[in-house]
Amino acid sequence: MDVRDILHKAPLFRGMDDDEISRVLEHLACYERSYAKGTTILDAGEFTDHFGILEEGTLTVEQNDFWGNRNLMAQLVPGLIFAESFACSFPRTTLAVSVVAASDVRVLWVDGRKLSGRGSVPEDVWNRFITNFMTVLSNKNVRFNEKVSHMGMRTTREKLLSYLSLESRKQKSESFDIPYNRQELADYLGVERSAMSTALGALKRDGLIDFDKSHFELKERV
Amino acid sequence: MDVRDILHKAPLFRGMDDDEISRVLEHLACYERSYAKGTTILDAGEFTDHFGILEEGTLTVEQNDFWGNRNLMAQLVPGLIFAESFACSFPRTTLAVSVVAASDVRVLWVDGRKLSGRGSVPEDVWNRFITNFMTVLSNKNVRFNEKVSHMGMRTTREKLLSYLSLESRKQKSESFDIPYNRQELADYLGVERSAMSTALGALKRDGLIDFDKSHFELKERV
DNA sequence: AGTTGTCTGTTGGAATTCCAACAGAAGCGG
DNA sequence: CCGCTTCTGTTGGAATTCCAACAGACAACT
Repeated sequence: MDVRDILHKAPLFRGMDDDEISRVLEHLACYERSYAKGTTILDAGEFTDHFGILEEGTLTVEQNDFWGNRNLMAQLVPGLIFAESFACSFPRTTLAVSVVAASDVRVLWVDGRKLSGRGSVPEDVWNRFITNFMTVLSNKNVRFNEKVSHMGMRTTREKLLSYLSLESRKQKSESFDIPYNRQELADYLGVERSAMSTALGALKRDGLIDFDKSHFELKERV
Repeated sequence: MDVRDILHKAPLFRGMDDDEISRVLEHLACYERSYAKGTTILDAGEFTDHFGILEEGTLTVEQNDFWGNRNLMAQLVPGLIFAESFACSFPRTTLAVSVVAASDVRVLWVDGRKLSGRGSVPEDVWNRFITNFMTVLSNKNVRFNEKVSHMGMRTTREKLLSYLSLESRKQKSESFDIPYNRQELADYLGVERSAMSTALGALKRDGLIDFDKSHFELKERV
């Protein structure tokens, strides 16, 4: 897919045409870089002034502790941005997460310090862009709220129900696909994969849900 | 304390003088309201177009599930803002958290939709304000990262070590006070208070930490 | 068809957490 | 000083989770 199309559909450039996007990108001093699958693009503990826009491929944002446990924070598809919170925080904080290429990827890097002034970008265009940027940050916060909400549940069963019912509400259907495989879902919820598998089986046996692979259905209580 | 002093020191108005702050507030169409201790100021599930600036008192941001488990998201002191992520998200999301007055409080409410244009506010002043706003959003994201990081640890013991070592690093000292009592810390980490108490005792017995009330010390391994 | 790797579900014992209840300490107001 | 409340640590049994290991299903590749 063309870069233009990607950016045009990206939340960061919502409501902006190609010309306006170019004006903004020009001001932000961007450069592109490609990475091979498996590369750690940003590593926890580093500082970064730049944030990235994913143009092609898939990225995962994750925390890995000393013992190899992974905490999956997000999965990114083209058009989404990453590391912007760390690039814009004050006082500057080191990255708490690592960003890993889940496939071959191409990233557009943006200097976060350029966000504080519009340079020669027309004011209405810049306003639009900055508003979008704030929306992106806000949405990310909302998603964190959700994750924390699930993780805060006491048992694996409750965590699953919390996640599945929200996902159902979001997709406006009791029948839906989730974007994770089992291991990823377990990492996202902060539980053991095998224990989660057991809990899923129990939920199915109890008639609360049904599922096959990544497709789930919430069942009416009768 | 005077409102001016509060706002002047608030992260949202960093680097701005009283006159500039007034110009911005005027544009944002704000109004003040007071609430008695214990009041639920915003309730999970509602929509909100406005976000709040805490002028006086203390607020807690929390999630409460059906069974009465509390998930403590944040504690606010004067000058900090809340609900801004929900007011700025798109598509608009219902509040995932409740905001509760931990003491008698006074809140300045701001219309989030006014953030998308500067009106008659001078451009440099507005730039400053918007940049500050983005910084606040970013910092909040970073804090979420931290919380998720702790909650993602497998055992209560690891959650405590994760939290305490970060707190120590932040305060740049192995001897420091934490802003929570036991119940609050347990809610923040998403564990049982009594189990946490036991884990704290074990950590002390093992010589890894020492503590008294809310004062903690991390001990050198010898 | 065979091989390999990935994904998912199952199992059993060890380890941990939850839960409810209780007790001591500290602070506060009368 | 007493009564009351809040905070913290302790305890024990029930419930849950972790962990490691294994087996079946499936897809991709040779």
